[in-house]
Amino acid sequence: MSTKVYVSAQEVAEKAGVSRSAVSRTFTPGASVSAETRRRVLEAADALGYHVNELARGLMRNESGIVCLIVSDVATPYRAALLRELTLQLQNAGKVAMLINTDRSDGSVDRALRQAISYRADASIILSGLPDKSIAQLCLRSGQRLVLINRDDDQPGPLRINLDDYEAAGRVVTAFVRAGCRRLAFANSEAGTPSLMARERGFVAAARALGMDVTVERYGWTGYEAGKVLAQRLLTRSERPDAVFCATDLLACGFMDTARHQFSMSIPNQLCVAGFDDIEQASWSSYDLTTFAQPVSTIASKAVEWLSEAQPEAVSNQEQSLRLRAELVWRGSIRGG
Amino acid sequence: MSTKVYVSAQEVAEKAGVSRSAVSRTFTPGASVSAETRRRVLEAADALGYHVNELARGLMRNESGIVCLIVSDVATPYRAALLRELTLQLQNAGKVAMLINTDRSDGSVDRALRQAISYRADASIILSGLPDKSIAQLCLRSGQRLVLINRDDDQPGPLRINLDDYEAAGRVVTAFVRAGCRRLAFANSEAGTPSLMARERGFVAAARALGMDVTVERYGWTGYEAGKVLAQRLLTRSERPDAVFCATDLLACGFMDTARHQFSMSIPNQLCVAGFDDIEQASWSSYDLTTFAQPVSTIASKAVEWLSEAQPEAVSNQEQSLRLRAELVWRGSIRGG
DNA sequence: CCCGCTGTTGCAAGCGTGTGCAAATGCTGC
DNA sequence: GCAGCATTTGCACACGCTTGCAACAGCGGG
Repeated sequence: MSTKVYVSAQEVAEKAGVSRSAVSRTFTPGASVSAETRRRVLEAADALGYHVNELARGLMRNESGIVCLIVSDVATPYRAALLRELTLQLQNAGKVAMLINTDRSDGSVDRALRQAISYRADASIILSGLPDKSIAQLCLRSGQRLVLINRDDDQPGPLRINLDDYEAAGRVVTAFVRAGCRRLAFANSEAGTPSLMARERGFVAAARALGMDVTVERYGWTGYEAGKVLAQRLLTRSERPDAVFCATDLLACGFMDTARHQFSMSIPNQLCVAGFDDIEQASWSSYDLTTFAQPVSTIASKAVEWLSEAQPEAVSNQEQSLRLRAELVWRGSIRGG
Repeated sequence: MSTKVYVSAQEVAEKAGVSRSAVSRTFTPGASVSAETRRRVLEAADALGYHVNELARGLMRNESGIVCLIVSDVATPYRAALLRELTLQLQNAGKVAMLINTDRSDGSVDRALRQAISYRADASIILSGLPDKSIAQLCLRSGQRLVLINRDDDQPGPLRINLDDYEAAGRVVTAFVRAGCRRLAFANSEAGTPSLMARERGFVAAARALGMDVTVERYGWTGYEAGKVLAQRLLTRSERPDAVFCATDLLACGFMDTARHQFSMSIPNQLCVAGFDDIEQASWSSYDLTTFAQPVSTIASKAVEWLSEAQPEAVSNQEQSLRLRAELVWRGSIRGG
């Protein structure tokens, strides 16, 4: 049981009776090799179990084919779905995803980026963490492409992909009003993410425009538990809201559960609820939640597409900001769909 | 806006007034450098923004620090949780995770492994796909360590981490019987994964041992939708079961939802339900599902620990199979906890 | 004063690949 | 048969790093 080491291009060349360059060219798309040489090389390579050493290749080309995904809350439904789509599409584009988890807050985003740089990643896609300016700078200065998803940031250079959170929130107000709701509430977390805040502002503004006031409550961190607490708070008020827009589907799930089980309210009869993200659970019959769909697939494809374009210096002339529309998915948590 | 290229050890050496080797040694733990040299190198490196090129380092050392995670169904709650834990612990051990998604079935596991090999990954952790023998062989022959999670395979070499699915299923029978249930059913998918099948066999065997029969139904692929269909089938039978063990929490969620909303059954009064995995949704108050917890954290730490041990040739002498206990988490979906 | 020892340092040889350049080869047209 | 050209091939260098080896400095003991 000898630990068979990796086989190098040199060995393949010897076996095939050609030069090492021929081997290299065989595995380099667009290089000049005769059909015959190619055949012999491929045959020898297969027999020996040869695989191009991407490390060495990356060293030469100064581009590794690696794309870093910098992400927190991987286990969260929305993030997981986005991650799935991104990895799939990156793979399809011949790139490979390096996953960096920033859940532990010990300055790990920083260490993560540094890691990414050490592996000479061609690009980083950030779907988490505060868009720390210095970090992004570091990234760009190293010649990396950078994509920020749902992280507003005013720097030029990176591609920013965002949704129309503000406008979407307005559309929910319309839906609530059409359902005959009068006492609107917005349930948010304290995370303060730009997209969360945009939803809040959009919701409040649209309500005001119709002459309605909205109760805003914020608590904790964007998850199911926070939704429960928010329901606690909002439903024990003197004037119960009859419509709640939750900044996130997870919040909405927690909210609905306590509204039903603890306050025995009926949805959508006594309370209309809307969420955001369209996570899988939103479609489960226990929730049947009307919500906004994140166009994960489009987000991913836009990002990968942008990364694949060879545009070394066409950086700041074109608009690097993408604004996608969040489509409302009608389900049963608002009356009269 | 000049595209600042990466800075090399050479430049750092010049700036610090030392040789390139000194720089290299400064960043190599355990190498012999004087405190003074070290200080000057670090200073210069910091000023220039130097980062060791892991590609080149990996080329020399013949180990890249990369660990491949080969996974399907990333967006699934259990998988996402495991993924989270693995990336976190790998990072902690100074390794970096390369994520390979095998959702698309176009022989992508094969391509994935090949990818892993091309990047000279030190190890691969497989939590998906059929444990294709030739693939695993390929992996091992290239000197990679291999970890299989919940994928039984009888090859020596890889570390196999499994749960006591068979015995756990037996414990659920006891719980059902104690709750006074008499008509047991098992809801499974058609995926036929070893662990799923072990749960089924264990459940049936334990019931038989108590002189009870169990209705087994299998449908589709392990998800929420399949759970709904399984409920359809099992609850329209002439003799409705009064206890169902679902092979997976996701199945259980789908099952409970149609049992309640479509058959207006009350859980746990008319129907006891148990699941497996303890995904986050199991604890949501709409489900409050009694289930088995996957010890994700332990699984991850065992895997990472094993990978970090320097055991080049102590391969087949010790038992490479780990069997962890799935702990039953009592919630409200079984009477009389 | 010299010997041997310990701790640092620099040199240079690799690691496995891509690629520019020049040589070689094959082919066409006269 | 030979010039002219297009295509293929091999040589050799570069990429950024690690590490064995030898040189060297410092230092205490005899």
